[in-house]
Amino acid sequence: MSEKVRKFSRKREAIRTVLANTKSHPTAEWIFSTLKPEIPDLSLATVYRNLSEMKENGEVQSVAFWGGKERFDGNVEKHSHFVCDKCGRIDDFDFIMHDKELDGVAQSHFGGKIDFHTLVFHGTCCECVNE
Amino acid sequence: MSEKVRKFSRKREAIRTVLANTKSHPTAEWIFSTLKPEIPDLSLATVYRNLSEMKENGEVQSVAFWGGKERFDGNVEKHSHFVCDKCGRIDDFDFIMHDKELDGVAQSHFGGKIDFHTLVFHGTCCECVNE
DNA sequence: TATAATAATGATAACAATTATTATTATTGT
DNA sequence: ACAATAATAATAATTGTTATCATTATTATA
Repeated sequence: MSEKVRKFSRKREAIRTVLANTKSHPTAEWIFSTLKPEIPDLSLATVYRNLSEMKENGEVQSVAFWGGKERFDGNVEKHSHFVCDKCGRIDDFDFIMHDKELDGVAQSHFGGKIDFHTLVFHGTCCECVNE
Repeated sequence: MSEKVRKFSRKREAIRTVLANTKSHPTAEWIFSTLKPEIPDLSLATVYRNLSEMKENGEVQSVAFWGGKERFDGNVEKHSHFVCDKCGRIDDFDFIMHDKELDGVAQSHFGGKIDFHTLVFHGTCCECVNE
């Protein structure tokens, strides 16, 4: 299997530029509508396609998103989680920590109001690691 | 407008029971297929409907999920974020913190392998707070 | 216990975000 | 210029979720 050789594309460059010039953590749709006036023949699919390639390449990351499915928890206490990126399982991850403190610390650095936080560790679970 | 009076429902109870007896942070679909053999006339819509009510009631929470749209970041460095739950904006949130340490601490409590974490604060941003 | 008010439901249509398909166009090495 | 193939537009398909609506179940009260 030969490596896929990457070719230049003006549209990919434009997407890169938008990402480099915004701090708004945009959606694919937002990037699309930002570029559309300037590049009228741009397709939304191109934006999605490029973003997902760029993510694989490590040029882009996405913010606390791991695949669009909502996962529920009968335990209403705020607590941290661990996601196994191999098998997809999600476990509670409650080694005792500054979990309560954290919001206080954050609040002291911030003009708005902090309500809570989510903390999710990613990696390989015990079972997947032995394989 | 009078308060909506909640009535008993066997199916809602069943969903509660499943949630109480699992630590797997299930999806709506998983809850549905778990209950389906036992309650053959259960509908997937009922599961979704009840879960979202229970979430409003604070009986259930969902794990690090805030609405299904992927948000991209051209900055590939791992860093924390703040989400305004009023206006939806997402900002970087990088007051200096044990961000690097954190994975190390987590690793020391864990048999698997920690790769990284996501830390997302929720609340009301400066602008929305003044209204 | 019958009844009336209305909450809960199943089935399914609608929807929104994303991914796959395919014929065409653009880039690049020769 | 040409051949190989990467990138694309347009759009169909897929997936997860929510809305609709006619029917059924629960509950308060007569």
